[in-house]
Amino acid sequence: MSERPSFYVTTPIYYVNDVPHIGHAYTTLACDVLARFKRLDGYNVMFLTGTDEHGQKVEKSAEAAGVDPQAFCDKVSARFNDLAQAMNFSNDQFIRTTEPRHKLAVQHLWRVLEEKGYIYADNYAGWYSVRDEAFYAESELMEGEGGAKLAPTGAAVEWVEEPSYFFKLSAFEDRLLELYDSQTDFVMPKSRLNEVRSFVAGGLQDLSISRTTFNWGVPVPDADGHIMYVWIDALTNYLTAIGYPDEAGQAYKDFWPADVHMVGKDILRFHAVYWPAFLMAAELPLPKRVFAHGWWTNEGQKISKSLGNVIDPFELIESYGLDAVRFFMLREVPFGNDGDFSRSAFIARCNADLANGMGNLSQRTLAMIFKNCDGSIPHPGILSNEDSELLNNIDSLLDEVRKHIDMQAFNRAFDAIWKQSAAADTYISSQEPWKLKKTDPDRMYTVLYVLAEVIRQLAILMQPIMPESACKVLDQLKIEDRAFTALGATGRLASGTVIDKPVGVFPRLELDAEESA
RNA sequence: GGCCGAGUAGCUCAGUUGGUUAGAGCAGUGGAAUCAUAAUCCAUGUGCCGGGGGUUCAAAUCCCUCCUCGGCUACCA
Repeated sequence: MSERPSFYVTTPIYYVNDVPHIGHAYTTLACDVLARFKRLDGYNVMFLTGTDEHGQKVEKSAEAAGVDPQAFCDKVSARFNDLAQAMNFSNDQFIRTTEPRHKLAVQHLWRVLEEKGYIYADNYAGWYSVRDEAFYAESELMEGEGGAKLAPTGAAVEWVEEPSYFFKLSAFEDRLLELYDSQTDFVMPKSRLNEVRSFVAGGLQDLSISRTTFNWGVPVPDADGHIMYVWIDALTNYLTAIGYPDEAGQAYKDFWPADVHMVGKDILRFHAVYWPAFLMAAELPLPKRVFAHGWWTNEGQKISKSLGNVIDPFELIESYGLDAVRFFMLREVPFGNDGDFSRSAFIARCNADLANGMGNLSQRTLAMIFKNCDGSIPHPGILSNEDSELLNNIDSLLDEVRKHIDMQAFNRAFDAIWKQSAAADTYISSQEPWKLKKTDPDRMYTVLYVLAEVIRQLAILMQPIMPESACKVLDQLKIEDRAFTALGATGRLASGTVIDKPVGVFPRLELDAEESA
């Protein structure tokens, strides 16, 4: 039955000790656009996001809050779910690592790795800072007074040892290098692949994958007191969600290996080194791509809690409207680069591309149709060269957009779409339909038909990035078939369809008085 | 320190394997138009393509060197 090709895209699972911020929204948004695009393009899509809920920090936060860890997780995880709602994300699943199915999957994977001989018991030793709750490498340490060892943060460190299970990461050095060399788009952007490659080429140590110092996590099978440490627990969520360990199940067969793991650059290594090594060890297929995107700055400044300039996505949506926020984040910056979030850039971009561009194009066209064509889509006459050229360009737009989307080059994809919007404005100027009203109404009908058809296709293509706004435009045109199969000449707009009085879809944004002051 | 990458118009960036007068968007300036959310269209850039040197008939594009900025350099998601 499932003849359709599949597409599996994931966000990282977000750590519940954190509050949702623009970074989370950004990562998931990119995945949402991919997922929506692929669905419209005929794919059977699985889009996964969720929360990572284990670990010492969560255990302590819960304790500090006076609640049990599960209750704490329930509460905080819900905030990420709220974000997904607020951002209109179309995730098919929201996974939580505290779910029973996840425990099952991770423990199964552990056993497989153990059976294959890639897990062994030893002692984990290192410089630990109680204050930072973190281990530091010898090379990271600073000299304090009297030669005392200090963490880079200035905190005191002590040498601690504890029993731990290890994963034989070192055994995968060559195979990982082979992977990077043979599949050069395994990690994107390219510069990140270089970083990952040089990291691995520098030599790999085995990985500590269990702890005995806390309880809030998945127990290691048959090893009292050992709790799985973050890597193996968190990364495995990508398998859990599609039914692992049931490798014969439909979801697993349809969706593994994943097409894209979207990650922030901070967690690239775990996805581009540890994760493929785990999978190699378990003899499971590797994901096709790990994409590491960049960070946002706020008005040119690095974002940090201590600076207090964290950007709250809920507030953004409140101030500017959801679709404008979605559009700006993926249109403004080449995906993979860092970008700056400034109010002036936001307003400039949205006014230029949305209000003045796509919005005005749609409004002026539909208003002319509404007023001059008895409120219905006019019948086109014989097409002129200009008509055909515009239509041909719009008919072939999907191919170009798809090419960029498949490379996660969102800004280029939207650039291509908006170029056609601009071409339509140019076309209006050259055709001057308002003059044709008196001189040659038939020709005016043709011009307006061509424009409405262009808008139809632009709106269909806009759906992944601005679902609500695109929907409004398509509603105004009374379009029912909105999949990509309706693009091109086969789905031409039906003449005679009665439309309503058009209403603007993209409002102009104004600088607040207080801000311009 | 080592490795990697980047420095191109006021701003954000494109520039495929070296090849006609180096491009786009935004901003600016001048003009046109008036269907439309005062939106749109047209015209307009003497940019040492970071500096210097080299290879070549030919370099933003290759090599060397210097300067500046950024990233990575293992267990803080």
